[in-house]
Amino acid sequence: MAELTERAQYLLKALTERYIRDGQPVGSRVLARDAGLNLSPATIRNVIADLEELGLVRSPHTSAGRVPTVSGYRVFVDTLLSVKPLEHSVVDTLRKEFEKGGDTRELVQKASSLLSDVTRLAGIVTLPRRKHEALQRVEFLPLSQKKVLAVLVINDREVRNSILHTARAYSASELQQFSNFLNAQFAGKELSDVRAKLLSELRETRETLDRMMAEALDMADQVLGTAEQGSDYVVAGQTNLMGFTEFCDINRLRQLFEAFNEKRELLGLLDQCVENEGVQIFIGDESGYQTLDECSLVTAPYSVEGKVVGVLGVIGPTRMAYERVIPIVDATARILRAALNSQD
Amino acid sequence: MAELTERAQYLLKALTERYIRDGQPVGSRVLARDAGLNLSPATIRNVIADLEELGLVRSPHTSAGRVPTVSGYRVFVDTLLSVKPLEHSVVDTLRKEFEKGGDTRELVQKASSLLSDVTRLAGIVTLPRRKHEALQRVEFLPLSQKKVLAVLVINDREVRNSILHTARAYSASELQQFSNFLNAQFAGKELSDVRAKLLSELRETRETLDRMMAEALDMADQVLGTAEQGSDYVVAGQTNLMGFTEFCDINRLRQLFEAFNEKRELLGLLDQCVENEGVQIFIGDESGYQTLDECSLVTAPYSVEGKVVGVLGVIGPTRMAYERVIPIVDATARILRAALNSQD
DNA sequence: CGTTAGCACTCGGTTCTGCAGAGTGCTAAA
DNA sequence: TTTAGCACTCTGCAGAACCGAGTGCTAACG
Repeated sequence: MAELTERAQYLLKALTERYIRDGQPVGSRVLARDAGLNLSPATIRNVIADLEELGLVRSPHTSAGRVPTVSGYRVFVDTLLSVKPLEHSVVDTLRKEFEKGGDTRELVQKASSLLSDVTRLAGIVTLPRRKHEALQRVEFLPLSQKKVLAVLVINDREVRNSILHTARAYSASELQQFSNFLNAQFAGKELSDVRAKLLSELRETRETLDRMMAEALDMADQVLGTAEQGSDYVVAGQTNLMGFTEFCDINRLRQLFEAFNEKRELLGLLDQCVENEGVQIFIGDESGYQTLDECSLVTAPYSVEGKVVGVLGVIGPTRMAYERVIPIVDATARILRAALNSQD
Repeated sequence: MAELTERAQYLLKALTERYIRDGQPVGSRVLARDAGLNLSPATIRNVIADLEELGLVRSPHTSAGRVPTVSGYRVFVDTLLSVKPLEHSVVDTLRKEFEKGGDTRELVQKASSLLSDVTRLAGIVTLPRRKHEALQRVEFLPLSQKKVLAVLVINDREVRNSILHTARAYSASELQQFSNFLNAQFAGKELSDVRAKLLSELRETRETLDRMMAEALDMADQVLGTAEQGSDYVVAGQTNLMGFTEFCDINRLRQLFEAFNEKRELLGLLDQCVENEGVQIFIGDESGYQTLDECSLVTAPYSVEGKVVGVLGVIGPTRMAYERVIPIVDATARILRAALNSQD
């Protein structure tokens, strides 16, 4: 691949930019006029023929212009792209929106819809998920007869609550004792460790017949059962995709939308991006998923307390304005990180 | 309208059913064969001409069959429809799903996706909202430096929590005192009343310079600010709508999907259904909203503790199998109500 | 040797035509 | 009141003709 002449590179770039701009196959004549090289269409044709041989462009049918292939886009993105600096106005809009604050879920939702608004594509943001979840404390509150509200505080900032249906009614002071006992035992420990320890304690305690402790442990076990949360993401602006001619086939569009709902496939893909730092791009079938055939995915991971906890990005047609989308995704990741970290 | 002959009614019914079945304009010949009346196509044409004069059917173009108009559907639904009894298997599926339980939001989500799965249309369910929200209790837990977790229990079953950023750090026992104080004052009162009372107390207390009480009230005020929740709904199975030929125009489809996201319009419409008890149907432009032009909406309210708190329903093309959808919506409303009420 | 002009060729898209099929409205007869 | 018959209208499809855009190749040019 490296043996592309400078001229060939330049023309590939011009062709791709042109195609991204107006979605029509690009012919030698427009390219001759457009590119500013003082060359005749015939000369251009020769160069383009080389590019075609290398598999970087192809023509949709015998006598149409050329269109970049996936490898063509790859080369374009990796070596030819001149990333646009972000307009200040955009950064400001993003910042301002995030300054209003909100809880984690709200922030993620906001990030997603901002991404989609600014890029006019579909935004996607995974909920933050940490490998290490330290239980900070548990609290039980009586709700009504045989119903107890359990509140779990995790990692200082996350709160999960669940309602337990108990075998008998408990008084407020009983529940207070439970909380105290459990907090003394488990506060600060890893959630997964807590679970394991719980089981062994439970067995042991049952033997000593300390009914109250056993009940407390039982309750804690129930809570943890509901607290383990799977990974998930938030999509916004799906409808933006409906404007693109490449999705005029309603069935393809339907498949795509169903993939958004399914979540499994996309989660797998997004998980791959956690590893990598910085903006990462999947073009067309590079993702390996049939459904994303004509799509590209531009992602960036975001972190809390120095550790990557999630990924955000944008999904659109392969023919998207990468030089604009890339810095936006990058900036949003940074701003979301800032917003999540300043939640103290 | 009432002066429709029995024959005319019968033919309108047959025509509508046929059209619902296969989406093609229905001609006099098929109708003659299909309806089982021993009449020639010519006779049928005469009757159909009357129906057209009354505005109950129309032909999309000069020499096509006929299609029901909105008024035609109305008459069909109101007076001609023979509602299918629900298959037991469907009811069982619904019941089983709901038996697994979950919190309010999960149940609503489940109802929505069940509706869409069973009807193969889009399901929509509003989150329950009560006019009267009684504060059962407040609890404050220290989270970290200057961060306090507030937990509000409302109406025995609903829990909302929010994180407060405070001016100084509070100890657990201080917060406990706050809770006790506030619970003693306000438990069992209406949320809106609490807010009003809070303000007057705040003023009064500042005068007596009881700093602690003032701080407690201040905190409560912050919590209530975030606790008022607007009405909202959950949609599922939007992609089901993409199969229908009436939505082949991608722009119309887009408008529809955007209306789902906007929420404002649809909420207005759904609110109207709260008043009415039992299944209610909006056909085509009866809703008054341009976006729902080719759509019908079948809804039923659901209640908790004897009071209507939300609406659920199904959105699809006007050409939907009403006789199947209506009992499904009805049953789902009953089952959701049962599930929500048994949450004790 | 790189570049260019010229030319034949290919293919998609549009427009026009003709034709078959479906359905109607009207009239006159049973 | 019902029916048969007939002329008429409109859609959808297939085929033909045509235009325009673009290519590949070859031969000439500097």
